[in-house]
Amino acid sequence: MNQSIICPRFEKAVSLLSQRWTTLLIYQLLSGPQRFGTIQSSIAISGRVLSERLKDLEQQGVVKRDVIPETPVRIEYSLTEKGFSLEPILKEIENWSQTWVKKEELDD
Amino acid sequence: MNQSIICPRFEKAVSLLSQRWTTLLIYQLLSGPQRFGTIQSSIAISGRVLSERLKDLEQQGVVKRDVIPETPVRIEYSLTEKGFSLEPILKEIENWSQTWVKKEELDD
DNA sequence: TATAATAGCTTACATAAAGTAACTAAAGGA
DNA sequence: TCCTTTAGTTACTTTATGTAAGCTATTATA
Repeated sequence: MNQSIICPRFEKAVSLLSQRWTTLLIYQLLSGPQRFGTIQSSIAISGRVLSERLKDLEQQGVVKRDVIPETPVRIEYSLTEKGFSLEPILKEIENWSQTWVKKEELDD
Repeated sequence: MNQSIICPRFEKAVSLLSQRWTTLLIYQLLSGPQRFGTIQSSIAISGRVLSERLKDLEQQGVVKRDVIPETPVRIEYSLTEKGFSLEPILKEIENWSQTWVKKEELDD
């Protein structure tokens, strides 16, 4: 059978971006550092999964976690260079959506 | 709380692309029309989900299903114009992966 | 004619991922 | 001391996906 092997780097990138919420989460952080609660209220993700994703993305070097010793303590999540470098992909998706997603499909 | 509403078209596009297997499936079809079995053996998707995805993508106008009355009958899946228009997004992902995905992360 | 083979699914059941809601820990303030 | 807020975590439920067997149609083979 036609076993044209798919590039493993590409596959890895796809598996990153096709985890539920990951793309929206990164999109959200493109507008600047944000706290756990802010992210949670801007996309419909549950706390359980947000916490999981942030840890995961931190480990992959896409997101950075900063503890700011204010009072009360503040935790800020932001994109690393690797994280910001995803912007062109998101822009392409945005672009595509403007042309191809019709009003009628927006009832989810 | 910071409720900067995310564009619904963008959200829709993201939800399409972050369904498991969808991006790889489209990538695979970029190289031309293919049969059920061929797709199944080129990506690691199960028959159950492949069938589900194809129906879904067909309904969203991304994929076209053609019955070719040969002997035995042959069923070919291909991208529509809407499907092909996703190519720039996939190219960006491919690009990104070449720069940012390191050898060490490839052990999945 | 009966049996088998192949493609393209579908079905029933098992496992993994995500959602929900209640709870905890730490720190400050009333 | 008790209450509030933020940033989670935990236990449990629901949904998505994987696995493997089965089904239907068509042609090939014995």
